[in-house]
Amino acid sequence: MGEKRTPSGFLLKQRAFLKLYLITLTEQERLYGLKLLDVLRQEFKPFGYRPNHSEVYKALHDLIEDGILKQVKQKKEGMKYQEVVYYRFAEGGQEKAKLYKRQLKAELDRCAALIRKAIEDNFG
Amino acid sequence: MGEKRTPSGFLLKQRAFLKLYLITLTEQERLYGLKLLDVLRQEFKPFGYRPNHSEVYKALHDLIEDGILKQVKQKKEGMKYQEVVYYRFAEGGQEKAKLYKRQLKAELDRCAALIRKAIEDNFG
DNA sequence: CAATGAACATTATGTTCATCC
DNA sequence: GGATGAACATAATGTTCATTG
Repeated sequence: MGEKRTPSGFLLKQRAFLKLYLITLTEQERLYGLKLLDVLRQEFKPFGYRPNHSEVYKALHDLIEDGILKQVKQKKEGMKYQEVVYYRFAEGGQEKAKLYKRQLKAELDRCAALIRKAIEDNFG
Repeated sequence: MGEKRTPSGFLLKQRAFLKLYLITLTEQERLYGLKLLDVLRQEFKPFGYRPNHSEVYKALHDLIEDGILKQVKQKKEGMKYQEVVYYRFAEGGQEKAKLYKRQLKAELDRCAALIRKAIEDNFG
């Protein structure tokens, strides 16, 4: 009967990666779930990475639980009836977002270094 | 009732990463499981990555199934009775290893680019 | 049918147990 | 106790289904 698991500290998880992007996108434009998915897929297409809709929704829900984002249900542009869920920063969310991004920056740097090392060690 | 899963193409998996290192280490020195684990932990310690013994064994077993490595059971240096499992290339394994490494090189480059992009997009 | 979300399924990986010198 | 491996358990994430407008 297992207890909590301690991560081995390999590369960062997809969820965290998406949360980072979703914060940054929220700083920039007002978008809703599936649109965010579209944008991300476009961005990552040249890199062979195609996130799925569930991961994006879970990342968004995570950010809400973290107190970083909040939902704003609104009629879709132009549409009369289609209501979609936009996101903006929660009260105090900006600060928490800044903190999260700082952590992720360190994490990305770490991963970059690990990968660089692997390239050197195995192909240098 | 789920079918096969298609990977989203995010970062490379720990297993593949370890297999790459185990091939390279096999090219260099003759080591057995737990020693390989030691070496890897030492290497990655500064990067906050600490693989566990099961992952290393599974990676080695994978490489055997791939026809890349084979086991050589031998008495441990100096020890009279302690028998350990060393690894060397299987027949034709060198070629397959070369192929695998080529794939992993591409994969590592892709991951490096993805991470670099994330740093630019979110902190640039 | 687009959008959201939950339920469900599987894979990746971490932890514990068994066995053998 | 070191070494190997399998069994077991959980976490991460992909796929399908339900609901709503």
